[in-house]
Amino acid sequence: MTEPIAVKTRKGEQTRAQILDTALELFRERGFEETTMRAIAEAAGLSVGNAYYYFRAKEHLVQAFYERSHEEHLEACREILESEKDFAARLRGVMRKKIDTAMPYHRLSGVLFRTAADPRNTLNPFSEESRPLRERSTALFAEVLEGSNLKIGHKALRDELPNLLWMYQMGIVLFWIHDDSPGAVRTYRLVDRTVTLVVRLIQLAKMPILRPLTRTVLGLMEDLRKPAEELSGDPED
Amino acid sequence: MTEPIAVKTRKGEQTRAQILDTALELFRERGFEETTMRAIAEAAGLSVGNAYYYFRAKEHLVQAFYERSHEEHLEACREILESEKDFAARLRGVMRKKIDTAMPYHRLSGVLFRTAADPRNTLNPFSEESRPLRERSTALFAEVLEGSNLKIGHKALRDELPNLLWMYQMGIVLFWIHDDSPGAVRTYRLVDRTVTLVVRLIQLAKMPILRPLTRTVLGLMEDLRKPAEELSGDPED
DNA sequence: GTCTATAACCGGATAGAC
DNA sequence: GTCTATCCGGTTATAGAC
Repeated sequence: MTEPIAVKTRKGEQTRAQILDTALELFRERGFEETTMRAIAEAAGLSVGNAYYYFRAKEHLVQAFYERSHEEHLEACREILESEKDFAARLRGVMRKKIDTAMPYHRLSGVLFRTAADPRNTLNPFSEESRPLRERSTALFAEVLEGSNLKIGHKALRDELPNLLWMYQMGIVLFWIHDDSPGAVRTYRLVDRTVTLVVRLIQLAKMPILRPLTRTVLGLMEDLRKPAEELSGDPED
Repeated sequence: MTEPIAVKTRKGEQTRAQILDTALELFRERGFEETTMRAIAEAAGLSVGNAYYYFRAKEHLVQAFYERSHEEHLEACREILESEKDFAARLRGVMRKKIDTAMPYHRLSGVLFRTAADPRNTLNPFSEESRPLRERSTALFAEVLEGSNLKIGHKALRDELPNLLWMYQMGIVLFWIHDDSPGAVRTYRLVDRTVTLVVRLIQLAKMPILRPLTRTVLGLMEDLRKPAEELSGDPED
């Protein structure tokens, strides 16, 4: 937040940040739909056309917020990732921090997920355009794994696990968005319960009875990531 | 389609159907975003204001389509539900029919899911407004179970299973929406693979090692259905 | 070439007359 | 039930300013 990844401090970088700050403030106060681009522009002290020079569309403001939010999450996780070695504790800590940092934007976060299911929306989290952020988010889970005491023999599973954990996080966030309980206690409770389960599932994945399930899940993940053109013909597996 | 559930053939029922038919045709030809309400009204031979008299918003046309689509699905399932007794075969048949009947509306279906994650949108599939349709859809899965040879000792699981299967269907449809493979072969393949898994999972659910998982999943489903006010204080389980 | 502003467009939605 | 006229807000065209 204080230092963007690429510090292109051309003149306009400040203007850009100014617009984003103003927008987020208004979004948080009034909600996304209720905040007009005209209002954002006015509050930021510039014209609508100018706002559109920096953000191609209103929803791109949400995308930018999402990136910033990820940086905040990273920062909040640093301490636990440096000190804690137990996998379950690391995962639990990272997931709780996700909710902690996103909490001020509970309502706004719903907007993000609205686009998640639309395959033709370039802001959907599985799209090419979202790839950079998605990969950075996934890298966080790779770090949760790598710095932990957890050892996984199954190579395919080990490689896929960061992606699976990212999807797990998406599921939790989706639950949280629908969660109206005070302080989101239900979500925190869910995190605690499911982290234990995830750990147990990883350990169970190597058992013979669950091998077909493991195989299918891994194959499914591969399918999801593969562009349509690369569809292999094998109907088995 | 030929006979709606409640045949309120008041004067306007035909107009309503006329609008819906026209809209679906245009949606299929050009897509949802590309079809304007003005175009729908003109093609249906009436005014925009009149169209809004029957459908509160453009998205409600999609909701109406979804209801119709469910009726079609029911109809397509009748035969298999009457003849087949094996649970896996029933489930597989019902799932495949879902894709079969929805296929002409592949692009349009994406719009539906766009609202799925927005808790404040009354069209989201978990909302009160969607309850009637959701319950009818869930009832179909109850029928898949009841008419089958599958016996489940675990009462809580048995009661919850129709809801779980409905969510399973949602997952498959979400996959299908993103599936660009020719003829959606990938989705059909996924259905075949996962139906087997679902059956296996149901059988595994009673095993001691998986009991905590079963409990958590059932608890989660209960939580999801419960309104926020009814949140019980017990942090355990 | 980077930025900013104004005016207009377009389409979803509503008000209110008939 | 149906229409016309209008609103409203996201978005764009375009013309200039630095």
